[in-house]
Amino acid sequence: MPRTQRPKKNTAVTDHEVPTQIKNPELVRERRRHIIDSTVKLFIEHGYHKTTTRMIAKAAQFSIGSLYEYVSSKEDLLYLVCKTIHEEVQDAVEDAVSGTTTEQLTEMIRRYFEVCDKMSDHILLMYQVTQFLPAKWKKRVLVNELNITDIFVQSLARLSGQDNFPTLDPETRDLIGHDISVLGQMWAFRRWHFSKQYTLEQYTALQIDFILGQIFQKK
Amino acid sequence: MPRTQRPKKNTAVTDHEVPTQIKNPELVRERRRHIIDSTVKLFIEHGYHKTTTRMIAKAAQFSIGSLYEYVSSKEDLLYLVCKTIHEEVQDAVEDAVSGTTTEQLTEMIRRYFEVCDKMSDHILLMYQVTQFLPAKWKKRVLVNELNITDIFVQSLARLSGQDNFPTLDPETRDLIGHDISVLGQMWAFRRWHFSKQYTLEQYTALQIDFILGQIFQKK
DNA sequence: ATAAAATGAACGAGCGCTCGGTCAAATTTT
DNA sequence: AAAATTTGACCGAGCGCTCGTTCATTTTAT
Repeated sequence: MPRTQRPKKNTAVTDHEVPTQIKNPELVRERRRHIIDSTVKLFIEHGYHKTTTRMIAKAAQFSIGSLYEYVSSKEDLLYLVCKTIHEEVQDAVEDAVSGTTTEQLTEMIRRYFEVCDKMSDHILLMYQVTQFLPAKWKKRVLVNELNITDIFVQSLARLSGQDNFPTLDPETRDLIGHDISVLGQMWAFRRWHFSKQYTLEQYTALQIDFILGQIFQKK
Repeated sequence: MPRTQRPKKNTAVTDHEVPTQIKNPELVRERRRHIIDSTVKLFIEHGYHKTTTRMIAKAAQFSIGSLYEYVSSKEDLLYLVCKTIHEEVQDAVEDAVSGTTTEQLTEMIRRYFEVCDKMSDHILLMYQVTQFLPAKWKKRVLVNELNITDIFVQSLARLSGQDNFPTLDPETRDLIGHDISVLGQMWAFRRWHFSKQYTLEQYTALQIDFILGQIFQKK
């Protein structure tokens, strides 16, 4: 990174889970975002192991030395990448949660499937890469995964028993939540095969049918 | 491998995709099976990258040199591992395919889910590891994955329109096949969470309900 | 005696990461 | 306001080490 004016100090909250040598927290946030962006691209293209720290530094226009001022290991970086991806998915789905009608459930699923489509590479990456995280962070990533599923589960809980929506016991809500989660990811994994037969919209419509079938057969 | 009697020559068919220095094909088959067994265990425990060829040699009781007589690279070995796992899953499911009644479809699903449970670690491994295969073999592994799905699709095709079984168009059969496939694997991926709430049997029963719902709502 | 198979020391490319040092900007002193 | 000092982001050669692979040699089988 070319030497730039040092930005004014600022009280921006920095990710304290991952240590850094740099004092200015604003700078850390900004540069890390940049580093993570570059890293995601490289990880998707080459995988975690074939991506060297030098490649990352180069792509982000840093010297390796500087890179290690912002991040204390390659594993740290991996964790930041995973976290960022999850946040992205979560945000995209979460702001589609609002209503308590069946239409809004299907809208949410539609949104989620769209995200799975747009972020196919990222979802694949997550599956491939979680294993390389140190135990402590692996756990956290798995919890994040559950949180996303939980958005659906919560939504089902809110709908359950309302209007003409069947009453679902917690276990069933949980299962359906996971089914939604995984059927979305399935599109990411097998898009290369599905897209021969369906568009994303058709796929989504069919799976929504099935999920609603699952719900309403319980009546 | 400790020096042992060399088995008599034999016309056993050897995997010619993966080259070897050893002349005796019988010996190759036998030793490779042994190497693969050891390797699978190590890959599951440590992952592909943290498992060194030396560890593999040691576990299989070979010298590092001998290992390379039977296998020409670590990647080769990985391919053999993937292939073996797929064969195992396929065999287990395939011999449950015979009938043309709904009961036999559910029996097949039950069998498949059982395999997914028993082979959870293997299924996880496959997902993590496919990426490291050279392109040529990656493709072959993906095709194998489709073949397993296809067992279900074929079975649905046979049932379609029979007795009180609804007529399903090819696209729907394909989709349901994939759903079965993936919902089984989901148990492998999220067993650590599900098993708090369900036994495998309960999980299976619920998902079979779901899948049959999917089928019969089409009537 | 000859071929086949087994051996393991040696190789060297490549990796993550460190650390002594540089220099522009900010701060303090005069 | 000019000079002196301090700060901290930035740099990159190089260290220490790992790991997949090779091959000259030895051992075993025919």
